[in-house]
Amino acid sequence: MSCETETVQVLREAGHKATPQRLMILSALRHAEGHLTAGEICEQVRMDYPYVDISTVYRTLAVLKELRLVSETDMGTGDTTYEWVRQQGRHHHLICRECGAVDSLDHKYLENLGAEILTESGFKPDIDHFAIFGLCAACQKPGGVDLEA
Amino acid sequence: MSCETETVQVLREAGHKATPQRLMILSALRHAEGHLTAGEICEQVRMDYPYVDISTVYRTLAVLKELRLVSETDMGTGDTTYEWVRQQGRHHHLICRECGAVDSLDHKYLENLGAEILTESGFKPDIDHFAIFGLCAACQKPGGVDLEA
DNA sequence: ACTGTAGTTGCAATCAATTGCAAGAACCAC
DNA sequence: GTGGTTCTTGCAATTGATTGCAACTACAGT
Repeated sequence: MSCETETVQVLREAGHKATPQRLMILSALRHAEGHLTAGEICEQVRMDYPYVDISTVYRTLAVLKELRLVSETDMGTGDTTYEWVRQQGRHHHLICRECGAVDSLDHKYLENLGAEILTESGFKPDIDHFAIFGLCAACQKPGGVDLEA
Repeated sequence: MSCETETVQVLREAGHKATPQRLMILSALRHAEGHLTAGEICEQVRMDYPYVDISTVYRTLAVLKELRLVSETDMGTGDTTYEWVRQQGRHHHLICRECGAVDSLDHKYLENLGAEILTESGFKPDIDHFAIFGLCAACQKPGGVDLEA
């Protein structure tokens, strides 16, 4: 629980409190590779502190999301997953709606888009973590149905 | 119920059936301006046929979404909304995470992105209807719209 | 250290969405 | 039309996520 001091600052500055539950949730997110569901985070935290309630996990995730410290992604599998937002290695996901395969997309493709929207309309988009659905290369081939309009 | 013949074709070709429930759900979506929630659609349909179940609405929406006839959007207000996808006038939404304002974004900004992704990775994205969160012009200004702490 | 206040927690209740299943309806081939 | 297959429906039960509330705790000010 030593690498969280910076995050604790961010929380306090936004008028939130650094509770043990939150630190445990933070730790779970930070040390996880990739995405976690709320349930998985809850399980993880309960190894140390069995009394956390799932609602606390959800509420904490909402706070962290608002502070842009975690991203929330619907992977199209029915669960919503959460991921710690790292400053480098920002990426997005390409999710095949046919076979479910998940690929990564470098942030650079979306950087432009963000700038364009800002110039055009004054709206400043949060382009942290997109989930883009579509058809992967394999599923576009014969056998795959092409419904494109 | 006369303007649905084309849609009925699409359903049949994909191995689905054109049931009265589905046609009513289709009609509700088509004649609605803008977005509807599953609950709203259900209400609408029940005016004509009080026995539809909400699960039927959800399942129909899933089918229509798969066929790319409707788009599903989480507007950030807690409800998922559905909208009929028209061939012209494709648009996306810019949703302010501060004040909740919703603005439209022309499709042209995303056309490029779709092409780029396809070239780069072979993945063919569905860029039908994006919901992009961020800060609107007003909320970027210090002390802009202040709905919340 | 003590105190007051504002934010937070856990519980229970609730809402939204999904799923299994048996009965029923749409569609194709004849 | 009729028959049979396959998809769909409505119900009930379940899961995932959210909310109201009273008790509690972190933290800034003293």
